[in-house]
Amino acid sequence: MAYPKRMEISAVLKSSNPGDDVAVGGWIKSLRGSKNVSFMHVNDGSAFDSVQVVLEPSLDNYGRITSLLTGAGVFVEGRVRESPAKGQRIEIVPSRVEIVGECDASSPVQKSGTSFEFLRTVAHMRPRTNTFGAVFRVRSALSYAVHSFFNERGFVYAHSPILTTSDCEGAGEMFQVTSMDLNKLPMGPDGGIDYTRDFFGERCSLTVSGQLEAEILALSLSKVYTFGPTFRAENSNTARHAAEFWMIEPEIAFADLEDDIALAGDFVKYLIRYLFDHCERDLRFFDERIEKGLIGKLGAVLEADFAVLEYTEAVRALKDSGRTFEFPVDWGESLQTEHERYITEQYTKRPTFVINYPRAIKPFYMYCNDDGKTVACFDFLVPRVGELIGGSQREHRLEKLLQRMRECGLDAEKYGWYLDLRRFGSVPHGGFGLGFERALMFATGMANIRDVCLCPRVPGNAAF
RNA sequence: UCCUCAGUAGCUCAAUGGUAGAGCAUUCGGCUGUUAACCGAAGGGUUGUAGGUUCGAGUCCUACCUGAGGAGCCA
Repeated sequence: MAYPKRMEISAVLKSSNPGDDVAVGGWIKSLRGSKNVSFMHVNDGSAFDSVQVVLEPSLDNYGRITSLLTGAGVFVEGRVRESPAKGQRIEIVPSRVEIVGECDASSPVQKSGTSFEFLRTVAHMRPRTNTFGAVFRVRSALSYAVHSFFNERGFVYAHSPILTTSDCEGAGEMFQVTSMDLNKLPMGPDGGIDYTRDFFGERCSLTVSGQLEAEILALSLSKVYTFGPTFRAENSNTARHAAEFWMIEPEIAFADLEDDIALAGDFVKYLIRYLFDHCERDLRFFDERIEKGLIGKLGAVLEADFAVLEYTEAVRALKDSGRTFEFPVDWGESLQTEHERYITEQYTKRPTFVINYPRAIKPFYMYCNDDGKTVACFDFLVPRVGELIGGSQREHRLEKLLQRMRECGLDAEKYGWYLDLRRFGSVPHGGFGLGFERALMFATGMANIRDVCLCPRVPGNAAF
């Protein structure tokens, strides 16, 4: 063990008392010197706050230590004492400061004044900053909360495949995966590429959704969820889209739309509650510096009865609003971003489930309602982030599903196993998909998805 | 992919078509406890790239590159 006595700074700040001997390792956040005393703030990422190390000239190597720059890695052994100045409960008076890794002035991370845009160009150094340290701690906590929620409710965690040959899941452009030599592609008799000579013997892509596979397990283990990476090759250039992101997709059997919505609502509240209980300091930072009023916003979601609004009602409300929208509102058309914003920000003024959309604008697998016009689905809309969750009851009736597949121009031959789930012991079931990064944006107030991913993948950029 | 905006010192930003500046950072000096410390000084530039207009371009025009915001697609 390289540094056997090392403690996490979070533990020192929380529970060390004056007189305790401690050892910490971390990176210098700031170093201020005067003639007779200098102050070094050291952060190891275990907590938002740094520990203050008080350097006095009697210390060995005082000159070298005080000439270190922001970003240097140090190991500090010393004694805790009560801090006489405001700003921190305790501080460390070191008996020894080891310079572990020096850092020169060309380091892109400095004390202040760097933009998120610039930090994206140095994504490998970003987590040293207050903001990104907090982002990745909260990301981890939120991820754990997802598993905790489902585990407490008896859900089975399913690992849906990342490589898939399902060629039409209706969720966007796919990244193709091949082991063929792109300079010497085998051609078939019809002039096209001969995928029977590819690794899997057919065309293969990265998954755009684990839902269809989650249905396999839901129709045997009843309550399941997936939580894994998802890939979309859409040329989307927005603050809310990434080519690689993580998605959570629960799937429950013996359930209808109402059960699905109840689950989604409980889930959102659980996640917020978890962050309140475990990430108080980081959330306070986001509230102060990233999105004013964030904690109030999250608290309101925690307390709120979510609105549930029929699509038909939403269209009527938009038409009756007296407002002119850039895109016309009409029954049968998709709700545009401007419409969704009006609904959550003006009409219901809270997070809202919009349910029962026209079947013509929704995928084939959604349950057809008795009215013959709509499907049993919902979009969960929140102010600012937009659509956070999309879900539906699935069509579990074989004949209806086959009819929908014909309407959508899908080849039933390619969905043999999916149809088998309807042939053998089919029961009502449903689920939803939640974009993990979108939830994280909502929870932290970070406005750009690139700033909640360690190494964001967007069109034209996979640099890290 | 479409629309709009932006690109000047390591970073954050100024600069009527007329000698490229400031703050932070860095270096040096000062300061008895700092909290984005403070005070003084110094170093630091092919103004994104390539053309064009002009006596003269950071500034105007064209193309391209990069980034951002919005839209579409969606999570």
